[in-house]
Amino acid sequence: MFSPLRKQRFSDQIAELIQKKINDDKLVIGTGLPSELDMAAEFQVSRSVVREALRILEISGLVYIKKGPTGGIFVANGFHEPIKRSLNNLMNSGNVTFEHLFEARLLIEPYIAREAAQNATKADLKQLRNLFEDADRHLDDPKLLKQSNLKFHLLLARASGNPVLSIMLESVFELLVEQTLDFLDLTLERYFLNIHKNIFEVLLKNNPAKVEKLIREDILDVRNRIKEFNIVKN
Amino acid sequence: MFSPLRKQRFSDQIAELIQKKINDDKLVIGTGLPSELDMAAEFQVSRSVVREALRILEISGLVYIKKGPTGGIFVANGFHEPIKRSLNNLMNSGNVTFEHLFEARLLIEPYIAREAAQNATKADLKQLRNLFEDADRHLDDPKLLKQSNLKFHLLLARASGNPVLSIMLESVFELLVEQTLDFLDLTLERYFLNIHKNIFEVLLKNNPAKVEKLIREDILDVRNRIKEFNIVKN
DNA sequence: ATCTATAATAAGTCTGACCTATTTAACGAG
DNA sequence: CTCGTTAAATAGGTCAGACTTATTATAGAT
Repeated sequence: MFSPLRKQRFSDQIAELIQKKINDDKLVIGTGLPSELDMAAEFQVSRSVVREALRILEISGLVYIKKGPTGGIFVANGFHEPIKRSLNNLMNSGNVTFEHLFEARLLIEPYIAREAAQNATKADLKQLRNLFEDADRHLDDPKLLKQSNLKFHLLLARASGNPVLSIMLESVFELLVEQTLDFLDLTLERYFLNIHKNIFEVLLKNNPAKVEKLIREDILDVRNRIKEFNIVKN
Repeated sequence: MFSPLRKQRFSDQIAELIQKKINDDKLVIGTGLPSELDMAAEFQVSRSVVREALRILEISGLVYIKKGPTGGIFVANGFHEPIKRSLNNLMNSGNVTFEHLFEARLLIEPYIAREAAQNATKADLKQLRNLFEDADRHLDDPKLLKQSNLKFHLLLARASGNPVLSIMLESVFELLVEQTLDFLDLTLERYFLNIHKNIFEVLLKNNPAKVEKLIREDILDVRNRIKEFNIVKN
């Protein structure tokens, strides 16, 4: 019920201050922040404190760090990285299986696809169209096709209009991809591309229910293939 | 497609090593790890490097730190904390609203409740029973009743058998609670307690579909009350 | 004009000192 | 003998300053 209220370290407080600065000033991704030394001077703390704060912000996906001149601390937007890492930790600790991830995907993605079919903005549609045009230009490159097939799912998620569900799906999805051995098959990727194109057509025809159904079938299809070929890592 | 492959800091590597140690040795929560100084000596790096690694592990919910003698570094299990924090960051950055969180909850929790009705183990049922017995002993304490009403949802989630969905729901749920002003009303909490008891009865009668329906109604009920009284923070 | 040292920058690491919170144990008062 | 006070010990928290390393820009050489 009550919050912890323990005396915080300087590093925690400074991480919070930097984060607040990013939020309040609505700093855009890539914006440079003062260097470690400057921050230490501004906050009147030692450099080590600032560095510990930066480790916190970095692992939270809020900043990224570059060395050298033109280097420094920059605003990032890795909001979904911590979620992925946390799920990954759960897998490593043996509490989560492949099936758990697929079950989550099967719950969230069809719903999200339906929402996308209803809420997609012109910009979302354009991104999807560009994706397919790009893919058509590389029909012989299994790697690029695979990349585009993966991206289709992410773009669809973002088109849903709910960043919470979109981020959760992204985390689960990327983890599933990482946990699957990276095998390439041109025929297979073309097959998926066509399925995705078809889903896109149905989406354009304002048929959310059918989009939901098709996405569910697509996911089940992938799951069965993975099971069949046993291409799960470990 | 390809992973970053950049040369990692010592702190990153050491955070990974400690994490691997925790996983491989299946260290139980609360297990003590060597002190900062000992780790620095073992890894043959400076204390600052170890400390930065600890900030990473701490914010990831994998360890917690205590000062003084009997203090030190201990294994934690805050797998869902980073998710909550990440969603919280998204809210602070203005990209996520209260409605987004409720939408996620409305998608996940009814499904999870249905699964719980099908998969709950004896231990799960016992915990729920204990919860209600506890609540019955404090029917005049709105605070304790509220606490127990919140816990009901978390126990149900854990009974579903899918830690991925359970953790996601926990994060969303706790964030919703934190974002709602903490107002107490004895009559209201008793009302919810009875609803939860009823859901539990239906669950015991092996009626997953009805459990799903009742939970959905419960969530919608809460959402309407919150909207009505406008008790969202800010 | 292109390639190659070189200097400059900012993060990464190290050392050793000191500060502070917390717990245990010793001690003295009642 | 018990209780509360105090002191020592422990382990994390903070600091200052020096040095290392990766990266980029620039000046100089071919």
